[in-house]
Amino acid sequence: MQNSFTEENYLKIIHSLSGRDGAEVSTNALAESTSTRAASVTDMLRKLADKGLIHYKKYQGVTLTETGEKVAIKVIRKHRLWEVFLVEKLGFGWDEVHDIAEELEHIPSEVLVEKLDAFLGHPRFDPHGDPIPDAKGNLTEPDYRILTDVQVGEKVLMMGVLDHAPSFLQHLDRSGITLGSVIEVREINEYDKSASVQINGGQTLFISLEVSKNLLVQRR
Amino acid sequence: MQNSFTEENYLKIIHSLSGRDGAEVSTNALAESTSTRAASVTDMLRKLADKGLIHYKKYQGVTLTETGEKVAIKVIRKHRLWEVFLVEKLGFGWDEVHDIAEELEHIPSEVLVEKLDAFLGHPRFDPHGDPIPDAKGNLTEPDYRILTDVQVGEKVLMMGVLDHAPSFLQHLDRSGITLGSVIEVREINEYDKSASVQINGGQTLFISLEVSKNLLVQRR
DNA sequence: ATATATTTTTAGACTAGTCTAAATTTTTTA
DNA sequence: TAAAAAATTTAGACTAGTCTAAAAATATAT
Ligand SMILES: [Mn+2]
Ligand SMILES: [Mn+2]
Ligand SMILES: [Mn+2]
Ligand SMILES: [Mn+2]
Repeated sequence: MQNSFTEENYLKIIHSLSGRDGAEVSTNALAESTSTRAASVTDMLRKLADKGLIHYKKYQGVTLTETGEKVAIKVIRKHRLWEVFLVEKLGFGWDEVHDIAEELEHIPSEVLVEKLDAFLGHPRFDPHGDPIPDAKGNLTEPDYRILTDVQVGEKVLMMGVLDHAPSFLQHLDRSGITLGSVIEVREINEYDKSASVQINGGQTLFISLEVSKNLLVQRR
Repeated sequence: MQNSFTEENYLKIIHSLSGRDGAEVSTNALAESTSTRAASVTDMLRKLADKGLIHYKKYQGVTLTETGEKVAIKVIRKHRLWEVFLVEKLGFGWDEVHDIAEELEHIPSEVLVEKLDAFLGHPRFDPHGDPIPDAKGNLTEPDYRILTDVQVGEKVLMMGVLDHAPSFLQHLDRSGITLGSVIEVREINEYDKSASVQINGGQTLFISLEVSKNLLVQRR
């Protein structure tokens, strides 16, 4: 039996809200993320449970079954590969690709995914720094730090973002921060935790806590 | 208002069944092409008429309105561009791309289509020799001849196919006939209209009337 | 021109996915 | 630990797209 667009979206969202510890996801959280009402979520949860894709006990929240996890990871693989295609081959900005990939991720055909993967040169990360699951369904999340955890004086590499909103990505573009940028934390203001950082040894700029909280970095 | 996958498929099929003279299309013909029942077609026709996409009078068949035609041509443009992508960039065979393109053609985003078109180098024809409508919606069908109309002794260029079925395309592959092949008609058998043809000045082979009827050719 | 056959539409029903309003369960708070 | 608040589920309804069976319209053949 094939899964519908809607079912795939639910599975992907459950995967993401569940986090790496596979925590229970609440009905309301899903309603929020799917932009539907809680009642609709409950209906869908019953359906996904019947199909063996989630563990669901009324009032207790849900987690993915092994099968559900597999499906979710396949969709994530497709989403991220298409994003790479859109940015690397078609010249889209990293702030423009999410919604399109949200549709492309549901195109069936295993062959298509594997040919696309090969065409792109088997990329390991998508344009936002998120890891791309391999063909077998292995997804290893690198454990990056958040910029707020970096000490004054440290130099780190910008590796990814937590917020994928176009407005945030465009803000980074305007600040000259991209994947791979070297960020040196020069000063942290006690009052509002805003930081003064130097990018690639060049320009120094101030970034708010809001921005710091959404930047994933790594020791160089 | 956005059109659904289903609506887009109907419009595309009406366009194709309507032919270049824009003839009326019957309910039964649509039921056949959409693999649904006539009753379902009637329901959809009422909906498309309400949206101003088709001219529909009960029992009289349908034709596309100007708006409907525009939508249909956009879908066809996307379908054919994606087919070029699948064959030229991903290495699919021309017999493998139809079903995938049938899904990809419904991905929205004007920008995507135009960037894809540019990436592919603004191709004029798809892998089956069908013309690709331009960005403005102009679709000019070249007037090819069918191989059955070619006289003995004539040399023609293979330009396209009428049947897009994988089995037919694979048959052509096995016969060594591809777009651009030079076909010289050597002999036509009176009894069954099968033909003896020479491909690219090399091998001579026999092709049935069934095959000849589905080959589009052009004077060299 | 009338009877028969074919095509098309209508009537009523079903599934997927969604909604609102009401009922129920769980959690929090006093 | 009982009352209040919050979260979740149930009940009943709606739309898109489909179906079968029956009715109506059109076309074909005596
Ligand atoms: Mn999606
Ligand atoms: Mn991404
Ligand atoms: Mn389609
Ligand atoms: Mn084609």
